[in-house]
Amino acid sequence: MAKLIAIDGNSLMHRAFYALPAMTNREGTPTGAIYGFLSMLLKLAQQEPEYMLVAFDMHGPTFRHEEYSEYKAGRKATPDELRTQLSLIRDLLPKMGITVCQCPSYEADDILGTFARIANENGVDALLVTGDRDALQLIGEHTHVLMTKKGISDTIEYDEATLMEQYGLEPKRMIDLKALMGDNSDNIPGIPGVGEKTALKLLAKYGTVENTLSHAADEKGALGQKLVNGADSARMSYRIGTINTTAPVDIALKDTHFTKDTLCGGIAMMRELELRNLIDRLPQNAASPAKEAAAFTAEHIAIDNSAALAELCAKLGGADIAAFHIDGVFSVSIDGSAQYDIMLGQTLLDSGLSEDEVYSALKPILENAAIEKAFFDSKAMRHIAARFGVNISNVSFDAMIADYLLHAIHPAANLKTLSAERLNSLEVGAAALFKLKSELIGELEAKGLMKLYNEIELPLIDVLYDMERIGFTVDRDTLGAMSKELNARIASLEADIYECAGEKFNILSTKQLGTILFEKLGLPPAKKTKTGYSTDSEVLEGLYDMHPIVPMILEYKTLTKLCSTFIDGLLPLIDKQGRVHTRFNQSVTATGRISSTEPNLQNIPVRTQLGREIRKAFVASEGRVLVDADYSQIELRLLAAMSGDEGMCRAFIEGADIHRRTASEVFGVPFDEVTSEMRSAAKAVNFGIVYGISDFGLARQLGISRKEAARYIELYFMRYPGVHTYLKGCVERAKQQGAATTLFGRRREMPELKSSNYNTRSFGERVAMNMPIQGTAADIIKLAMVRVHNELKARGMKSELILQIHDELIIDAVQEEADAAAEILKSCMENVVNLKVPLLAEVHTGHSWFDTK
DNA sequence: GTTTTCACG
DNA sequence: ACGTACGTGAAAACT
Repeated sequence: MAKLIAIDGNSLMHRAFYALPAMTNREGTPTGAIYGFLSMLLKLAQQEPEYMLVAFDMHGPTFRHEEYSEYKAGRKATPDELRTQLSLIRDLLPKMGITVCQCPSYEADDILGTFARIANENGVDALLVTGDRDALQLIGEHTHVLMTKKGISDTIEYDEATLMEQYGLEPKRMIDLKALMGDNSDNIPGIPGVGEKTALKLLAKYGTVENTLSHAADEKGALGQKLVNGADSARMSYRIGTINTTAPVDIALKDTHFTKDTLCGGIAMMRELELRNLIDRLPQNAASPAKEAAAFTAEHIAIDNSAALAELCAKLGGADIAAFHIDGVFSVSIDGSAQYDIMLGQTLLDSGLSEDEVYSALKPILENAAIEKAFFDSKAMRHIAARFGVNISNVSFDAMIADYLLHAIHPAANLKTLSAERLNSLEVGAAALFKLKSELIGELEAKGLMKLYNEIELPLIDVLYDMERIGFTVDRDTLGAMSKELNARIASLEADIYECAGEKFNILSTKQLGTILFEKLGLPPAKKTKTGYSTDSEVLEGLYDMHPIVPMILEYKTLTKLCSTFIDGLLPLIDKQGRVHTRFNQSVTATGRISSTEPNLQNIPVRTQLGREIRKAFVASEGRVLVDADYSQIELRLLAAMSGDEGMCRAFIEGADIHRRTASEVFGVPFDEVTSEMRSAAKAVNFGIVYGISDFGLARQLGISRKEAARYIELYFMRYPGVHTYLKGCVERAKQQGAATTLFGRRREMPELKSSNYNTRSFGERVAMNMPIQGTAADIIKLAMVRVHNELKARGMKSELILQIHDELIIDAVQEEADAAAEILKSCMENVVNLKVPLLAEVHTGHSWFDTK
């Protein structure tokens, strides 16, 4: 039997709004309720109903009966954040092919009731989804109600039997129940003094409200009197509690026809709302052929025997370009219209093929440098192919990277998302990739990003792939010895802390630690988080001398962090050859930097003596030496060069200590009379400038008043007027272009700048100042990496680049090549670009990473 | 799954 | 009056 799912939009949006934490996109548009509502809707869509409908109340006076508007007035006003989302969801649903129904002067549950009736009359089952118990009166043989219990995901489906079980009543009698007991939230009076228990008892005895009222005289004492006095109120409550099933809806059942294929029509708007998680969850049914709403579908050809595989390889051999993708199936395309699908897993084995055979057959194609290849995340694909002895060459297109350059603030996580967004298609596979190529390249060209793409990002993939494959040698014994030492100290600290506190507790629990420090020991709480007391190191530093427990806690936190993250976290990631293979992510940061995961090798301790010890475990491989080069103050040099500020450029050209120089300028003292306090304050200002300065942030950093901080900034801008002009220009240009850009043209879209929210907008302004600098530094070191990699290869050297830490590169160098490697690093890094100020790279060599400082 | 904290540039 | 420094990832606690 066909099925209609009818959703009470208002009720579910309300539920979602209050159940979920406040969410917004970058522009500050609230999205939490939309997210919750759509999660629920997508779950319902999995039932694949033939019909679906979302009903909304309408603005303005609404009445079910004449008394209605009266009680309606008693309801709380809808918050603005919810009102905004209600209007957005009403726009979004039709785009997804879901019918929205509103009916002047009728409530959403009247529409539900009306459609349930219409559906049943046409031999269609109805499932009504709501959080409003009123709807239970609509239950029938072919009408069920899915009620949200707590939040929105926790639901219970009611039919006649479950209702009888829970209330002992037939559906229609739910109206009687409400008429007797009333409903506070709806302002329905019922009979004053009669609650749920009494009401159920009366209905069990008399069946209906009317019959109860006519037997009022039979009820002794207070209850009988209440029934007499409340009779009118009960009759009115009955009328307004009755859902109208004959609302004058102007939509026919067939208009609510539902298919999963049209859901992707809402993707553009979902992307704007930054509901990427939901886009990923849209159902895909690649198996179903024609989809009207989909702009693009591929012809799927199954490759399920070795003859077909051989035939495919023959076709590929003559191609100029081919696209490949793995997502459950291994798909191949050479023209974007036909897609060859090789099922993986058991299906492949059932067809008498194996993965080994597939890769062996494709090896001559994948390794053929004359054939261009297209992928989504080619680096991951190269690792997979490598397991089968295949070394993929000539990757000419990577959709993930292309999309990242176009949308660094929310890059697509997978091909499915990208395909949905770009092609309005649910196709996932190599054919979509083919289509995406022309789309994305076209946009890269239009935005002037081709040079960045071709000369930096694409070649960098190969460099990163090699770095990941090679890995960094980590000495287990060094880590093991440290772990033993640290754990002994941790145990001793732990005992002392418990004794000092007079009880055992979890020191790492912010909540428990807060209770001990600020309640039991009576120390003054310096700041709080949204859930309670803050106990971060900044707070603890402030309490350092106030109680002997505080220094111990600080040390305990430091040591446990070191152990859990950098020793225990690292050990299991060391492979049989004694190496760790980090993954460099080339498409996560909004500024253009790369990031490192599993393990993150970009945050190995260095700032403290103890932490730095960890670096003794990071060593050169057998017979080699580490060559480490880092840019000296690259971001400040870029600030000088890009702003063209004369004073600052001169400082760098003369090779002066820039922080001391700044201190001298800002504090108005001779260069030689700058104290260390003045220098470090100036250093903080310099950093602040790069971050997009604010007096508040600087004041916090330096522990001075906001007024003083503002004065420093003012003086700074007076001494470096070019910097001031430049930073203002950055914000100006970003506002005008809707994006911040680097020297190499990398863009970061900046919707924040249009926000009406002051905080969001201010954040955007700081980002507009920071991104061009941080991003240009990222562009520069990426280009340097490509040059270093090429130079090592060109010279036939065995030494290999193994790590990048934003402004630092490390080569695992063969002993005899160490000097050459150092020279290559220095010259490549320093000569990437020609700027108004020189770039300086400092090179150090050593057996361990610890030794290269 | 989110929050807090802390490691890095 | 507002209320924060820019960019990341991992672990542990909490819900």
